[in-house]
Amino acid sequence: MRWYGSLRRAAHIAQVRRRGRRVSLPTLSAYGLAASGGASEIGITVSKALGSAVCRNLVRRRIRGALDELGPAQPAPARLLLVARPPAAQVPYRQLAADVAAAVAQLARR
RNA sequence: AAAGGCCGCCGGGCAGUCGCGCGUCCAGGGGACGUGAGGAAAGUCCGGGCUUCACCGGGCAGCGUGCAGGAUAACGUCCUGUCGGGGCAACUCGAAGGAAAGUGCCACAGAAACAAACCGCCGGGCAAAACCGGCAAGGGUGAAAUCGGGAGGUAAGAGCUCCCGGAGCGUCGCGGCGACGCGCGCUCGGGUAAACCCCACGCGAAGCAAGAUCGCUCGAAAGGGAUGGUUCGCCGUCCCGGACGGCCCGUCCGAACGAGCUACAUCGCACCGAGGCGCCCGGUAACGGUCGCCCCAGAGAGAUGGCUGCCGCCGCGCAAGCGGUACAGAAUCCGGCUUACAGGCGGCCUUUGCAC
RNA sequence: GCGCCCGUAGCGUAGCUGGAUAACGCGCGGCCCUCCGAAGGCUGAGAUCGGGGGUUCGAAUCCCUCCGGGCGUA
Repeated sequence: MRWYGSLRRAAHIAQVRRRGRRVSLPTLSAYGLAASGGASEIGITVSKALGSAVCRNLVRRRIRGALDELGPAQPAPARLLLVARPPAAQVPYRQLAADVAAAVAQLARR
């Protein structure tokens, strides 16, 4: 079982993007907002600027894989939005995973 | 053996670890089992299934197709042929109906671009010319100049005649279902229809965000005019109005629903189909048929995966090793077309060389 | 999904319908003018007409097919 759910509602995404704290790294931007309770919800955005559908799928799955590696030992539940930036398509997996971990950690520190 | 042609197929494998969607079963926050991208899922260039609207029929417009026969649910697709181009050949390519129905256009050059004669040639005239008549062989222009080459013929010439070749036409003959081929006869009349057009054939429109179901809200509930008859109940004719989602004719109607929300709901939609695989039969083939087996992705913005190791394949290198492993990601479903694609496999055929 | 549009000098456009000169403005280079610059005048360069194939004597234009970009709609 994953430690997070999927951030689906357009209204929630807009709220996180507008009011959430923001962290910028070379391969991705991240927005975070504390949630009242329950499990965390995370959304991943990969725009057309990253490349073809195959390429975008790979980036999205790698980000999800990196999140799985973080494990369930996460602090308070939150709503996160991870937006991949163009360099994410060129970089090896280890570097992308490091950025994902850093982004989540910085948002959690608050 | 080399070079080439055609057809079909694959397009990574194994293990570890962390995970996901759907289905079934067990089952109190989980677990077990099964299953889970492509040959192009792509581009959206065509054709259908399905759905709603229209539907009683005809015509026009519009769009598309364009050798013949066949295959198919259908097609602009496929197969087999015909004709024409390419190749020594296997084979391959072709929007391949009509220009003696009509209209338009053919720049510049050139006398002339479809109706004719500039330089010429010949005859008359004549000292020579002007001029009159005949001719279209030669020159020149051009992308293209009245079928090409040769001979006869003639004042000079001309399909005027003959031979070879080419093209078109025919109530013609033979072969073929047919396109067409061979023969005979006649004619020889520029090009362009991916210019308008003519001919033949096909097409109702929109699309799964189609549409259907449950619940709720709102709106509208239908006739009007003229005229004739009347037993004052009403009936007939004409006009206005409405429907026939391009227009017209013709037809029908004057009564019943229409719009929106819920809505990221449920169904459509994901087990049953123009379904897949295999054997056999018919057919040159596309394809069709009998029988057997199989059930085979699917949604709340979206699962089918991430990482590591080993192996395989390719390139570089003596080696250790290093680098690479294509094109590309389902969204209503099928049949095609087109485009992209590292590398590899199988079968048949052609030409040339060598050996026997 | 459906229905459309555009691609021409560095930039913005015309020419396309109906075939034969690729034109205009801004910008750029040089010269003149000025003490210098702006403005102005003269002059010059700069184009695979998005790529490929076809029709035609001839294609930016017509046809087919790819590529890139944009718009509308529910």
